[in-house]
Amino acid sequence: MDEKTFSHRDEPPKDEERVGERVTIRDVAKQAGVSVSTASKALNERGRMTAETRDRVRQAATQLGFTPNALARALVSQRSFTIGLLTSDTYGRFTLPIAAGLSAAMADRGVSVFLCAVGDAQDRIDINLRAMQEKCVDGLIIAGKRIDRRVVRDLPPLGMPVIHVNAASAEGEIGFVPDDIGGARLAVEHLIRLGRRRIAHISGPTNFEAVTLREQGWRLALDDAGLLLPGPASALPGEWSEAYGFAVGQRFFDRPSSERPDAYFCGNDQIARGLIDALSFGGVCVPADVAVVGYDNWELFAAATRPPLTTVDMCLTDLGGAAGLTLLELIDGKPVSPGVRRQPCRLVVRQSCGTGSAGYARPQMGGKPEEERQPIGSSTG
Amino acid sequence: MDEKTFSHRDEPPKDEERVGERVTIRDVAKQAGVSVSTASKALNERGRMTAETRDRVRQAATQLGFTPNALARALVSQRSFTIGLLTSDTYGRFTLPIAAGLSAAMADRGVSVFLCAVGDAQDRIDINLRAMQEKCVDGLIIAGKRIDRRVVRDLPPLGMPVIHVNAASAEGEIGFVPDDIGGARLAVEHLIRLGRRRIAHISGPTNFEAVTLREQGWRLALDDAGLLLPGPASALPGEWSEAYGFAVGQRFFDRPSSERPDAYFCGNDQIARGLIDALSFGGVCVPADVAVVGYDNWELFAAATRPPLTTVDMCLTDLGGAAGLTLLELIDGKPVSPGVRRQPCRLVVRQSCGTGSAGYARPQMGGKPEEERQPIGSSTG
DNA sequence: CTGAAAGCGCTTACAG
DNA sequence: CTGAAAGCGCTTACAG
Repeated sequence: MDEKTFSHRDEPPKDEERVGERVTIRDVAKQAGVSVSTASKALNERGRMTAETRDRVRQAATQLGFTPNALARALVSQRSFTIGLLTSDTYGRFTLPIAAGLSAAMADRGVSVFLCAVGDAQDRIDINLRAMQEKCVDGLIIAGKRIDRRVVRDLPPLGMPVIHVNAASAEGEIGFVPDDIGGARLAVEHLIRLGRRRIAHISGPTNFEAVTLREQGWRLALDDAGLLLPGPASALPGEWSEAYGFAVGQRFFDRPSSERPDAYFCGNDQIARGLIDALSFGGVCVPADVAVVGYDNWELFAAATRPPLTTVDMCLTDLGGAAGLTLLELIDGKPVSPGVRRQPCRLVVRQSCGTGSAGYARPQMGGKPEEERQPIGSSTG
Repeated sequence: MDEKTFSHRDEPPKDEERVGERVTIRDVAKQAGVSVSTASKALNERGRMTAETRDRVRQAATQLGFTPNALARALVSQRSFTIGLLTSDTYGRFTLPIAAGLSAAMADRGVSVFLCAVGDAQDRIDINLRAMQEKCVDGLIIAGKRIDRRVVRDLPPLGMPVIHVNAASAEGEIGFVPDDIGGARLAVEHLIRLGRRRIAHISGPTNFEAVTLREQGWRLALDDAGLLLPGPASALPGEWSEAYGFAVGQRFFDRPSSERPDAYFCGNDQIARGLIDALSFGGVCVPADVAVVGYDNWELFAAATRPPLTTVDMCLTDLGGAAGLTLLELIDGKPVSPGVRRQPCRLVVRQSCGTGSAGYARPQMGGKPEEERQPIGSSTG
């Protein structure tokens, strides 16, 4: 089990150096011939000392394979370098990108993150909240599935900074959510740039704030371009499903040709897919006849659509990272103003809008770069 | 920020009880009028003492809102009640169910789990492995995307128990993976029970062990029923994509009617979906003419398929929970034999196989063939 | 039954 | 520049 180097191991092991036991700073100090406090300072770049001494300690540490005990350090420094991620999304559509971004940003700074998948059960929430307190996390990220719902209804005073991500936050709290208005604008402006003029919008249920915001973005972009059609009828809120997109696509043919949209901005990728299926089935060519933009950049849908879907990516990974960084500032006592931050989305251009004349293509257009092209959904292996 | 109760707060706060500071066991002891060691024992149900004393301590603890400091406890008990989850799957298809199951099972036992999303970058792996050691986790779960790939190629001696989940493990290690052979049998036996006789198999690339195993299960089930067709041609390995399923579905019509399968067992849900689309598009009715079973129970696909897909669920949540429990045993020093455990899958019956004669129907099964006879696009959801 | 002491592995003033 | 001492918040033998 142990494959420690055999060099420098001539003397019989003293009690502090018992084989299999973890090597502590005492071992390092002894090996380097200094006191424990000096060893500590040397290892932590603190205080002044001879370069020679510092080096000797460092050498001893690597030689012995010293790993500092973060628990002990946390106990004295009152800082555990851990944070908690409490998420209600056990399915993972939103949480995993957020968690991955958070985890990566934190790992670089020596901070580890506890995952608490609580779903919606209040007792799970309580248990995990308590665990986080016992474990002395420095702060907490609370992540949800909807920007208009709180994950924890009555958050008790935790005595630590908290940031809400992709979820609702109350007055005085700090929240990070995707900028839905901006994301929608990205999509619609892209369509306009490509020469589309009759741009319809299909989306999910209106009781989602995201639906309202994306519709606003759509409207604003159209208005800016002087393309806003009269009447509210052109926005079609419905369901988040493929079936709904399909149904709308079928209704496309009920309208006289002159009234048919030449583009659709969809509230999510599933709707876009259903829509494209219906249009294609009806003999309409996407993107030649009708352009389609989705929302979410859910690879699985976006890449499987024929043609591959141009769609808005909410950059949830960045969102997680940004939230984590701000949490760190809070932990460091830096002043951070409350309120919700709407983080920018980005448009991923594939082929469902054609190229038009804008020359908007990116190198990776029509697909993600190789590295990201994983065997998604490849059921295990 | 602090909303401590105001009762029992008459005396001016002593230095150990400064407002805003966390209350420690010393505070509890003082409040209860006992020593710290007695307080500790009372709170931990250890040693013998008057019920009266124990109660007094407990009361003081709740009154003061005492939360034990797990860091301090870990330092002395050499047990942190934390484990690490290192996962290469940043997309989340497999990790999140596993993580959720693990997290839930551990939370019930006071164990918290660190999430380390490392992707495939070796430096991320190293950083996170080191962080887990510094944080003194009691054990590590390493989760992957494929049962035939190691997540960490050369795992250094960590000095802590490790369990591999949904990933390859080496001789002498412990692994938890879904039972692919069993899962396949579940699917095929279901089809047989429903009266299907010519059951084809479509799956992903043959360099996936999962593909090989599922094919084995398919073959075994057929053989048991005396339905094994001669020649290896009836297994069609290809890609994990919808496009591949669609392509196979199209080839269905190239064969003479007498040679056409009356059922397909698909290696994943995406293939199944593509297949169903192609069959429906060609006028074949699913399940009346051809039954289809998928694999993964990826809700998004399984529920969106027309008709909703009967599919194999790998029970990844259970897998995560089971792995965690075994890790706990390892941590407790209990003997656990090495090797890989293949955990059972379960069949989720929806409507893509019809009811047949086996009386296997559930209330929502058995849609009218007419309703199900829909063009390709209707396979939205 | 209860408490004083030592110690988990570190860091941090404070002396020398 | 270096080290002895105290202490972070707890638990665990060991005395009383």
